[in-house]
Parts: sequence; structure tokens; C-alpha cells
Amino acid sequence: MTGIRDEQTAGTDRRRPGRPRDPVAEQRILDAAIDEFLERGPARFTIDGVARRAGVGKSTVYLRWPDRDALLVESVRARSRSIEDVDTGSLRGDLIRLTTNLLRFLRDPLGYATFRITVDAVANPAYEHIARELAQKHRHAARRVFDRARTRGDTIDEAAVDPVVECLYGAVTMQVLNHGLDMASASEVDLEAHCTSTVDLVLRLLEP
Amino acid sequence: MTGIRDEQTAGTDRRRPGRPRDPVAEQRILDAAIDEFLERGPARFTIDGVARRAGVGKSTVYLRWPDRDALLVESVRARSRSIEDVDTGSLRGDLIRLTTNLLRFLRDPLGYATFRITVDAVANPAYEHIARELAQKHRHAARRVFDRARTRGDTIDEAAVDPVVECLYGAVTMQVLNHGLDMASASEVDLEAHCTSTVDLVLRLLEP
Amino acid sequence: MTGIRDEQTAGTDRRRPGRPRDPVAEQRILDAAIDEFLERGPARFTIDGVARRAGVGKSTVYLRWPDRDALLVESVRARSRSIEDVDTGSLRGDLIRLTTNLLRFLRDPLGYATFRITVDAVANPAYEHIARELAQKHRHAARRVFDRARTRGDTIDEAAVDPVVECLYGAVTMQVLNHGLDMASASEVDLEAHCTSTVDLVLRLLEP
Amino acid sequence: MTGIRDEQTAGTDRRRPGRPRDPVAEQRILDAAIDEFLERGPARFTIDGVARRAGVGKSTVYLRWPDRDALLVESVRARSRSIEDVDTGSLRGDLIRLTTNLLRFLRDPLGYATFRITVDAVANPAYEHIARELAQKHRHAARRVFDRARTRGDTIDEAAVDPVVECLYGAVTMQVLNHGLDMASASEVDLEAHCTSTVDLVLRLLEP
DNA sequence: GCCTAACCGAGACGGTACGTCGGGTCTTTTG
DNA sequence: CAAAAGACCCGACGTACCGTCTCGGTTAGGC
Repeated sequence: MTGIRDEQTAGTDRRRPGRPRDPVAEQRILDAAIDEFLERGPARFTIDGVARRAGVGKSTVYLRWPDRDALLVESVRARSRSIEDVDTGSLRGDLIRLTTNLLRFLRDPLGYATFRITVDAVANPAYEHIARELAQKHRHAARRVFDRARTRGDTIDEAAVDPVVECLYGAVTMQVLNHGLDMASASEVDLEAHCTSTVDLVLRLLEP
Repeated sequence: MTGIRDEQTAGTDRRRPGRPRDPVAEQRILDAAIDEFLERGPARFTIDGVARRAGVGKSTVYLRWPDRDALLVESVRARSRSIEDVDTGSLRGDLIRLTTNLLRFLRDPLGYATFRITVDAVANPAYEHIARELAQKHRHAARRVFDRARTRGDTIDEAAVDPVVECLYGAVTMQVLNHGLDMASASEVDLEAHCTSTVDLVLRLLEP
Repeated sequence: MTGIRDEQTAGTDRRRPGRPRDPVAEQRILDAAIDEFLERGPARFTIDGVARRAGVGKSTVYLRWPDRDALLVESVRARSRSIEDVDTGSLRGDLIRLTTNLLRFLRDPLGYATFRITVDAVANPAYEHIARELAQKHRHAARRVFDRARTRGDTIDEAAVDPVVECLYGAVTMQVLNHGLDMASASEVDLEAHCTSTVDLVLRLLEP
Repeated sequence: MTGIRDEQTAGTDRRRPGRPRDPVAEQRILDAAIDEFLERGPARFTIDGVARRAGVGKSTVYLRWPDRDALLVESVRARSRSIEDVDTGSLRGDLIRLTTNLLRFLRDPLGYATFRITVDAVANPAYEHIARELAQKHRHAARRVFDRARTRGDTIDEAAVDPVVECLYGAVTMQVLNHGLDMASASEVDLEAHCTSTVDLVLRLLEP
């Protein structure tokens, strides 16, 4: 999946004329952007600050990203923990793992930033791309889990699959939204326990 | 619930000395703020713009709201449809109505704005108040629905109530997030149909 | 003669509501601009630098002057020695004084800057105003000198007056242009001596 | 007189190894520079613009001229009408021709540009070379005129020669400065008439 | 017929300044 | 004597050039 970053090579792998872009600068900018983001938050995230921190001219930044928002999205996207696949051997285990992963993701500053951007995307077309990408990732992860369950011979009420996934993801999101500030110090164990109980509850809906 | 707005008269109806506040200014600012918000979105919402639009000096705004975020919150809050109580005579009917209301709320620009502010509240303490208020409203609405169900003699698995509500609200939120851009033209009937099927699904979880 | 500076009160001496422009800031900007100009020259003269030096925000500068050129012109104009009237009792004395003044003016960095701006004015309309003003001043000064001569009863070839003045001013300008860099250390006495000899020469042209 | 342009062959006419410079590029750059200069003026004259216009890389420009100012000077110099010698058979005729030539030169955009550069040269050492060169040309032209007059047996007040030339050149310059904008449409005949009357006036100063 | 060196175009690089805009404060006049 | 108006300082925005640099590729003479 390509990023929002302006692509130097458009539709061709042929080398473009002129001095090639410095790949080191690219990484330095992204690193600086992450630091800037984590230190100052999304509102006080500044192109000037990123360029200064990266030891790079502003034009070098603007050559790659069209504006502040694009850099913000890209830098967050580049670092946010991806939703890796899970395979615990059972549908229940997979769903618990999946849900816990999402909860962990949302409680991480970068993950939550990604979520915020996703939320903004409904109103801000600049963010649409990253939003779609994230939604797709989550859908794919869920699909794989259920595909494996079917392969194992589990009997599943197919009509319930999509709504159940929606409920699970939604319940986790609600958790973070409603208790985000209070559960700041919740332990990993608590997270998993909560996810387990939620999964055990909705699992009944999948029985035919 | 009072607003965040600075109050001039604190506990007394006695006329305060000095020039009285322009009673019209308040409303003109709020109206202008709403317009500004709807036209330019939350990120490009500016005090300068609101003041200009309202035909008012910036300090007139700052006299009433401490900063940009406070005005943004207040103006959105003042206009966003509140979650009114529902009573259809059955738990199922109430939940369908409740869910449909939330879906409608989130699909309205101002309602969605309120949601975005709630999301930002996790990172921005300035928004904490409105976020808590909204969450509380939703919780209360749900609680009333279930209280009435108990009064009617319905047998409910009490342990499942909170998770089920969380799932319902979460599922609706996921709907808007994932299909927000695509379902722009979905009809009212579709909304209700979708909510009905979701409610019918999770309703099984409440049976003891 | 008013400057190019944006006028706050347009067509009325009535005090405007709101905080008035800080007259101190005005002067601090002009002083800083002069310093900036003298230290770095017209090409490296910078609004950022002036604002920094004056301890003033850039917007405070842009509130008064529309752009870099306007501030440059105004600051130079404000300080450049004006062509004061001279009255030595004789036409010859007056012309020597007038010519020496112009020579001194042109050899002073600010005066020369004014001259450069005048030269640029032919191509750059932004400078037209100051150019016309300077030319007019010089014309008036010469006119007064000759008016007094006529009053004293001197017989003058009227047809020669304008060309002679043109020659005198032009000769001085040529001096500065051609020897500007070399005569950096010329003394005041030298200046006057040179002007005297030129005046004595062209004075013959005024005899009827 | 050689230009400021970097010379490829330093002190030897021996062919240097490597690819020789493209002689066409040289001319294309100069042409583009002239166009750029005439369209945008000296202040907004940019190397980027010249290179773009000439269809040439920036390095090709910087290989030949050390910086923006040098290219500006060279391009103007290369095109500005040179002060050719004049020989009409009489001192009066020569001076009229000389003066008219200068007036025409100054009223031409490129000629005036050269003059502006000369004026800037007093403060900007980068322009010193072209300024000296122009002054020298003018001095030589005048010297030749007077040499021929002496050869023809004219009796001339030698002490008055230099000041008179200074006055003539100066008067023409003043003309352009003061009336530059207004006399835009003056005809060739008018120019010559004005020069004639000025020459006729100052000619008296040369009689011993 | 390669080798080497300088040129060519293209364009990225770190900088600096531009003129605009917005946030939140401060200083006047107004009611 | 507080409200209102608007100037204040600050600093980021995105753009445009500067003069330098690094590419891939071209064009000659020397070997």
C-alpha cells in the first residue's frame, strides 16, 4: 500500500532525471515528525519544527508532502503498529487476540492518533486514504480469523459474522472513548480480561 | 447543565456597574461560529473568522469564551440535537429507537462534530467536559430504557446489559466510521432497518 | 507632504475606536529600518530583520507599510536630509551653497539611497511618489534662489535659467557617479571648491 | 574589454580536455536573461527564471557567471547599444550627436538598465566593473570629439572642457530622471532639438 | 575503439525571506 | 467602569530563489 507521499516515479520504474531524492532525508524527516508529534501533540505539530529537528530545509519537506496534514498522516501511518495476523488455534482465542490488539493499538498514542485521523477523514478528504486503509486492514484481519475457523470445521451463523465483528470493534472503541482518560494506568492483564469477557459474550451470537 | 461560557452575573440579579454586555452579540457570535464550523470544519475554525462574520471585535468573543476550543465546543453543543428519551412500550422497540437516534445523530454534521470533539477529548483536556457530558447522556438514556423494561417485568441478564449497550453504540459508531463517506445517500428507512437487525441480533444476549 | 504609509484616519481627524496604533512602535520601526539599511544595504534590507531589531511583530510592520519596498522608501525618506533653503545674499553664493548641499546629500548613504530610489522610480511605479517629491523640492529650491536674485535687481538671461540649473544638478550627479568610489575621503573643503569652480563657469551663461 | 564571464581558457589558447562548452547555450542564456530582465525588472530578475526560459540547467548558468548580479550585468552590457564614435565635421555637430546618442541610450530600457547598474555600483562592488567601463567609454568618446576639434584648429578653453562635458552629460541625465515618465512619447526630433539647444548654450563656455 | 574529463539537463539540497493568517493579550474609546 | 474595538507580539504557513550538489548522460581529445 503506497502512502500519501508525492511519488517521484509516476507509473514507471525508470530513473527520473536530476538529482535523486535523498532517502536519508526522508527517514530523518519521518523520525523528526514522530518525535514532534509525540512531544507536542497533533495541534502543535509544526513543519518548521520538524524541518529544524531533522536538520533539513523546509523545501525538502514540502517536496515530499504537500502540506502539514499530509506529513502528519504519513508519519503517524509509517510508525503505527500494524494489525498483524493472529492464529491461536481457536476462533475464541483468535477473537480475544484480535480484540486485545485493537485495544492496545487504540491506547497507544500513535494508534489513537491514527484513529483520530480516521475520524477526521469523514470530514477531511485529505485523510480519506489512511482511513480506508485502516478499515480495510481490520476487515481483512477479521476475515482471515473466520476463514480459519471454517477450515477447522467450526459451525458459524454466517449472517451474524459481520455484525458481531462490528460489535466487537465498536465495543473496544467505546471502551477507549469512555474510559480513555480514567484507564490510563490499566494493566495489560486487565485489557485482556476485559476483551475476553466481551468475546465470550458475543460468541453466543455466532452459534447457528 | 450550564455552558462553559463565562458568567457575568454570579449569584445576583443586581445590575453590575460598567457598560452592560450587548445581549445580541452573544447570539450573533454563536450563529457565526456554527456557520464558520459548518463551512470550514473544526480544523480551520478560527476566532478571527467568527468575529469577522459576527461583525464583532475579537475581545468580545474572548470576554465570553476563554479560548478557541471553548467556543467551538459551546457552539457545537448549543446546536447539536440532544439525545431525547424514548418510550415505545417494549425493550426491543426502545433499543431500536435509541440506536436509530444515535445513528441519525452521528450522520448529522453537528452531531458528528460532537463525536469528533469527544474523540479529541482523550488527548485534549479542554474537550473533556463535553465528552463526559455526552457519554453520560447516552448512558442515562440506556439506563432509563432498561429500567422501564425491568418495570414491565422483562427478565434480563443483568451482567450483559452494559456490554450489550457498549456493543450497540459501538456498532453504530463503526457503521458511520467505515461507511460514512459511502452511505451519504442512505435513506431513513435503511437506517432503521439496519438498526433493527443489529438490535435483534444482540437482544439474544440479554436472555438469562 | 504625507508619506506612503497607510493612514489609519482616512478623511477624518476623529479618533477611531479601538486601540490606537502605537506611535512609539512606528518610530522604533523606522529607526530599525534605517539601521538595517545602513548596515546591510538596500538589497539585503529585510522586513524580518527590521521587525526583530525593532522588537516588534512583523504584522505591526505590515499594518503600516504594504511591503518591503514601501518601508524602505519611507524610512529613507524620513531621514534623508531635506534640501533646505539657502540665502547668502548673492546669486553666486546661493548657487554654490545649493550645489554643495546637493553634493553632500548625494555623498551621504541615505541621500544616495534616495537618489537610487529616484532612479529606480522610472521603472518601478512603487517609487514614483518619492521621486517626484524629491525632484519638486530641488526645483523649488532653485526657483527661490533665482526669485531672490531678480528681487535684488540682478539681470538674468531668463531663457538660460532652466538649462543652467539642469547642468549644475547634472554635473554634481555626474561627479558622484563617476568618482563616487574614489572620492570617498574627499574633504568638505574640496567639495565646496569643486562646486565653486563649476558655478563660476556656468554663471557666464546667465549674463544676458 | 572582456566581460565578467568566467573564462574557460586561463592564460592559454590550448584546447582544454573534456567536452567543450556549448556556444549556443551561452547565447540562449543571454537572450533569456535580457527577456527576463525586460519583463520583470532588475529586482525580480532570477537565475531560475533565466535557466527555465533558456531551457538550460542552472549549473550551465553558474558555470559561466559566478552569481545573479554578474549575469545581470553581463546580459545588459552585451545588448546595450555601445556609444559609437561620431564625426560630423564640427565640434558643435559632434557634441549634438554625442548628447543625442546619450539621451537615446538612456531612454532605451536596456540603456537605462545599464545606468541603473552604474548607480548601484557606488554601493555594490559587484557592479563596479561595468560602471567604470561605461564611464570610460563616455569619457573617451568626448575626448575624441575634442581631439578632432583641436586638429581642425578650433580654439578651445581647455580648462572648461571637462566641466562642460560633465554638464552636458549631467543635463541629459537630469532630463531622463525628471521627465522620464512623462516624456515617454517624445519623438526623435524633439530629442535632437532639446540637445541642440543645450549644446548651443554651453558652447559659449568653451570660447577662450 | 576505449578512457577520461568536462560539459549538459534536471532537479534536490539547506537556507533565508516573503507576505498572510491566526492565537491570545493589551490599550484605548464608548455607553 | 466594564464592554467593545482593534492594534499588539509571536510564530507557523506555504512559496520562491539563492548558490551548491549530485545524478545519468553526452561529447570531445588522447591513447
